[in-house]
Amino acid sequence: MRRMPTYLHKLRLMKAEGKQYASCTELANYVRVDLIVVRKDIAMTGLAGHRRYGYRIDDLMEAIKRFVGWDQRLTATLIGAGALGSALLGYPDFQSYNLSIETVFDSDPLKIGHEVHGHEIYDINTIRQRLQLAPPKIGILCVSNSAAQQVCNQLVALGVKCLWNFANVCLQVPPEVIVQREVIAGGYAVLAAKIKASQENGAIASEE
Amino acid sequence: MRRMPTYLHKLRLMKAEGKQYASCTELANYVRVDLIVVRKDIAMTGLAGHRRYGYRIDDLMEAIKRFVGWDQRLTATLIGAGALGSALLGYPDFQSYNLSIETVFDSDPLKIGHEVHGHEIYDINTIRQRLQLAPPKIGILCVSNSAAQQVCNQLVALGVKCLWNFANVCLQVPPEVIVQREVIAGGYAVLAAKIKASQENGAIASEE
DNA sequence: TAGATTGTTAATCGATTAACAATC
DNA sequence: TAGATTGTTAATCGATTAACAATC
Repeated sequence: MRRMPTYLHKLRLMKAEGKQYASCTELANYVRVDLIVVRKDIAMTGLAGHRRYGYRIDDLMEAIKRFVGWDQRLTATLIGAGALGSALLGYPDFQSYNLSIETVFDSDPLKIGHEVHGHEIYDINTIRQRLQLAPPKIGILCVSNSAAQQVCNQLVALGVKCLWNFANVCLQVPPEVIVQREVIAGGYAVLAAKIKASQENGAIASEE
Repeated sequence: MRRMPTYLHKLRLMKAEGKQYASCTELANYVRVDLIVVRKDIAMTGLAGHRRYGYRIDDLMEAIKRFVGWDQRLTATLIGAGALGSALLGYPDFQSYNLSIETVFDSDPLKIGHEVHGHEIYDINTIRQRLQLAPPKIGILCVSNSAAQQVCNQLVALGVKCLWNFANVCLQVPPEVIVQREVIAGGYAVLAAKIKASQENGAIASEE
């Protein structure tokens, strides 16, 4: 599942080069993964390819988007316009993933009223008034660890059912709420473990 | 592996509360994962617990750090002091993970010479001169997609053998170089797929 | 003894890998 | 025909889950 966006990314590059067809081999070489993995991943989307030519790039992009759930538009609010929040607001690909960040909130008076990447930053205290009539599908939390649970509670009270949490805490939520937690340190743990393994085994093939 | 940092995080919280022992049950409740998963994960570290009391928090933290490879200090240089790079520089936990970001480079004249979270930003053109005698273990790439491969080549030429790549490209590197790629969109793909699945299951449930 | 906990072994499941068939 | 590619089936492996034993 986590490989899908990378295929999509490569397919966009290939399309920009004017290509019409993509083969598993090309994708595999780029992603640095075994040929067979790509074939299996594509098979999961249910798309049929053309032997000898590969897959039509447009069809494959559509199929991947459908499989991942990016064919439906999702609305979001982003809480916390610090460095990480700003980085997300500047991320150019969300649009093509059909994610629309419609509002941005922060508690810092120095930030409120200013714009970041075209998004005006609202006062967190106005969140209820602004969102209660039409709560967004997703809440993106880029706040401090200490504020995360409280902000989470506010969002859940407003009817937000999906959270994308970048704070380093495990949010306690009702069972029907979906939480996707991003752990920066998780990637570093994987890297450190790879380094340790390579020291012990000498050179080994890189693995996830 | 990716769960380990979260356990560590909870253990730190518990230690701050003055506790000495932690049980799998407590960790499982916090991480929202099955009891048995935690037990297996801890078993991987090789630490023996105390029946009825659980694990000594200090011992468990040590064991996890050793298992993940965070018992050895790793040096790093960070390239690209944009929003994402700044967010990483402000991340307070790297110190406790034994990751030491020693230098920061950027190409933007407006940033060079300034400080971010106590790190002076150097001109990317001086990287060779500054790092060639003692290259860091890890290069952290927070640059644009278009610059990533070129910066990567520079780092590899300097002898950097491990890369933590936040740019949305697959770096082409010699086989002995370890790359850990972070894909922001990957987390969003997982979230979107969860949402899609819940809608389908919800529809099935409501038909009954 | 009862209860809470870790420890261990076996079963299950899903993802990965391998081998080969089909086809343009 | 030869070669490149997708498609399919089986084997393998590792992670997860389940069940129960041991022990304080």
